[in-house]
Amino acid sequence: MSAVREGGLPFRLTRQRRAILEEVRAAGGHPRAADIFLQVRRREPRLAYATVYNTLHLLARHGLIQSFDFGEGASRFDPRTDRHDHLACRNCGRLVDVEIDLGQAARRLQEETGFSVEAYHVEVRGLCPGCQRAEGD
Amino acid sequence: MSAVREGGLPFRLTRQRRAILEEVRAAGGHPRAADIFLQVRRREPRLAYATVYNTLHLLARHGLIQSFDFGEGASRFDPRTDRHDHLACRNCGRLVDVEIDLGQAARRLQEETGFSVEAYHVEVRGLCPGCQRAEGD
DNA sequence: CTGAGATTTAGACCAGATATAAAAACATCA
DNA sequence: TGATGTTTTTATATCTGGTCTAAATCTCAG
Ligand SMILES: [Mn+2]
Ligand SMILES: [Mn+2]
Ligand SMILES: [Zn+2]
Ligand SMILES: [Zn+2]
Repeated sequence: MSAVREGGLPFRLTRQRRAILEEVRAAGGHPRAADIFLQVRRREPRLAYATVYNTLHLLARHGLIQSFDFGEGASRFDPRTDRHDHLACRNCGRLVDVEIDLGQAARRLQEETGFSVEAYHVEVRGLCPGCQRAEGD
Repeated sequence: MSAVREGGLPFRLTRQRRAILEEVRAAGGHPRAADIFLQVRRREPRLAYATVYNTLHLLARHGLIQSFDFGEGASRFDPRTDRHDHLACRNCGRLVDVEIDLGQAARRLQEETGFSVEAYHVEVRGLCPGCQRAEGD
């Protein structure tokens, strides 16, 4: 019988992994893998890029963080682990956490389509207050 | 004063562009740029890949088609031009058009956050009927 | 200690997407 | 109709996020 790991996780929370997880939490937003890499690298100069990718996906797969794709090329990682939605500024890219309850609609879809609905994510786009002011065209 | 182009478009609807647009419509789903390229190439053997990319984005920018990113790497193009949402099978990737009205929630968000909300898109994930049957693990 | 398995490193590799420059197609008008 | 400027296409190089691999390193139960 193997010893219980920290937090009962099915993988080792090594120095590198812990640093990556803490950086996602400390970043205070929705950082990209490259952001994490550059930041953690200052404490762990030998850290490899692949380790960041692998770890971020590992952490996401096990629910310690979430990963979102807003079609910008790079994924955005999120320290929040609960279901929630996002409001994105089309000008500056700022991401704000929001909450939209679609329980009703989800059940309706399930009946209408035969799909078993497991999750949903709403992406709302617009202009943040700052960018509204700056815009005139 | 320049002559009015077909449909009053601000660009020429050339043989290649027309073929690409028609293929998006004929594909009957949510094709990728590569799908369009391979298909149109059978009628236009000299068609370049870049022309497909440029044209798809051109058509999307001018509202003749839509473009969606489901985080699969390649974008999905859509002959529908009206706002709508998508139900995606996490197993086979099948995409079904659905409609979810978020007008109420959008107005609420606008007030709460100060953002001017311009658009939204709901991505619902689950298992399609076929894949439900095939799954047992 | 020691060896098997887990993890990290370093760098090659892949695909979608984008940029560029030259060639070709097209529109306009003398 | 032929000259000329503009738009579009082609062909190819380049960029970038992401993935893969193999060797080195680490960890821990025995
Ligand atoms: Mn978030
Ligand atoms: Mn659609
Ligand atoms: Zn903004
Ligand atoms: Zn399916």
